[in-house]
Amino acid sequence: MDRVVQRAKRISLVDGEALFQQGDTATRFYLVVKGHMKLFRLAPDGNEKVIELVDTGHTFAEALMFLEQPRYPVGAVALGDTELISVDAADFSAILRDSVDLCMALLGDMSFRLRSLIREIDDLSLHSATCRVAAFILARAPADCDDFDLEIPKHVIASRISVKPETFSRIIKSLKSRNVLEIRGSKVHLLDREALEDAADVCGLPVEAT
Amino acid sequence: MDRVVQRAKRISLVDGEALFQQGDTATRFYLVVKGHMKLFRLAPDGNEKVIELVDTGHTFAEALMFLEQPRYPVGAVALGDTELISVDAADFSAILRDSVDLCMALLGDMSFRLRSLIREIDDLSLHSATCRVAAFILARAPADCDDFDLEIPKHVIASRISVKPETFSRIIKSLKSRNVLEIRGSKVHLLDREALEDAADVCGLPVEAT
DNA sequence: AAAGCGCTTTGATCCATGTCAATTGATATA
DNA sequence: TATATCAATTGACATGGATCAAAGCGCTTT
Repeated sequence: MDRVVQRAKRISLVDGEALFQQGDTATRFYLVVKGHMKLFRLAPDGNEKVIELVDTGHTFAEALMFLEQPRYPVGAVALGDTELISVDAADFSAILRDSVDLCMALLGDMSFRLRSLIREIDDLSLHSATCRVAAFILARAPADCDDFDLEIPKHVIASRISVKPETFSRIIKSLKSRNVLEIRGSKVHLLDREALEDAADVCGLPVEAT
Repeated sequence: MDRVVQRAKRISLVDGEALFQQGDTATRFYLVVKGHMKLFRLAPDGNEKVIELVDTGHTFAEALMFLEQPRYPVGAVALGDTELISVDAADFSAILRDSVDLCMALLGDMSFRLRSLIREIDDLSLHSATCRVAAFILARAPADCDDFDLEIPKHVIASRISVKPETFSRIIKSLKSRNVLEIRGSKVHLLDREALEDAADVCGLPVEAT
C-alpha cells in the first residue's frame, strides 16, 4: 500500500484541459479531489456524447485495469480547474492480489456501475427527453434544499442526457412556464418538487425497482 | 468447488417461460447450456426493451451478486426451449474468497461488460437506426460465411436495438433493395458485406459536401 | 465603454421514427 | 379444410427532436 501511495501522482488541470483521449492505453486510474471531470465518447463526425460527469470525491477508469489490452473507451477533460490523484494500475493490481476483501469491494463497485449503465440504457430507449431532463435535475438537487447550483455548463448537461442544447433550453422553458422551477444562470430554484418527480417518471419506473 | 457443483441446479425452460422478473431478489446466476435467454427492462406502460440476448455458452446475472441488496435489474425469459445451469451466489462467493485469480478473472469479465454497455450507449445516442441494424446483423454473421440464421424472432431483435418492428422491417427492405443482403424468414444471405459495414459505421454522418 | 467571444435562448423548418391500422403469411388447432 | 393466433410487412399519418439561423446575454479584454 505504501508503494501505491508513494507512486501515486497529484495532477492539476485547468478548465477544458484533457487528461486522456479515447483509445489511449490505460495504465492508471483516478480520484477527483477538486472540480469535475467529463468523460465522453467521440463519434467520427466530431459529435460527442458525455457518458459520465465525475464529481469531487469519486473515482473513474478503475474498471479498465482488468482488460487484456486496456484502452480508455472514453476521453476525459476537466470541467473547471480540477485536481486529481492518479494511481498506477499495476501497483493497485498487486495490492488486490493480497486482499480478497478489496477485490470484493471493487467487484461491488463495478456491479454498481454496471447497474447504472443499464439504467442509462433504459432511460435512453424508454424515456422521453423531458423525463431525462427532470430526472437529471432531481438527481442534482440536495434532498433538503430547493436552491442549488448546476456547477456545469448547460450544453454539457445536455450532452450528458443525450439532448441537443436547444432542446434542453426549450424543456427548461416549459418547466418554468408550468411553475415547476426557476433558473437564473446556473442557479436552480425548485418550486414544485413533486411536479418535477412526476415529469421524471411519467414514463419511468419506481426507483425501488432496480 | 465441489459444493458449488453439488448445489448447482439444472433448469429447463420452454419457449417464452420466465426465469425471473425484474426486481426479484438475486441469489443465483446462470449459464446457458442450450437455447437463448432474453434479458429485458420493462416500462410501466408495458413497453419492453431487450437489454441483452444471451447465447448458448454464456453466463448472465453473475455481476449482481456483489450488491448489498441484490435484485435483478432486468427480467429473463427463454427464447425457444432452453437449458440452464444455475449456481448459488453465496456458494460461488465463498469460492472467490479462496481464489484471487478467479476474482481477477471475474473483474475482467465485468470490465468487459462495462465496456460493452458503454458501446451500447454511444450506439443509441450517436448512431441512427440503420446503423444499428447493420451493426447487429454484422455481429451475428460468421466471419467466414455469408449464409446464416438469425435464430431469434425479428421483433425481439428490433427491441434489442431499440427500434420498432415496423422500422426494422423497413430498414431491412431498404437494404434488400440496395442489394446488400437477402432475407427469407430468418435465413440471411449477405450479398455485399462491405456495403453493410459502411452502413454500420458511416451512417449518420453528414454527406461530405464537396 | 466598446468590442469580442462563448454560451444560451428563440424561431422556423425538416426529417427519421413512432403510431395506427390493415393485409399477408406462417403455424398451430379444431 | 376451416379457423384462430401471432409474426411480419406495408401504407398513411403524426410528432418529438434535430437542424439551421439569428439574436440576446454575460463575460473578459482592450
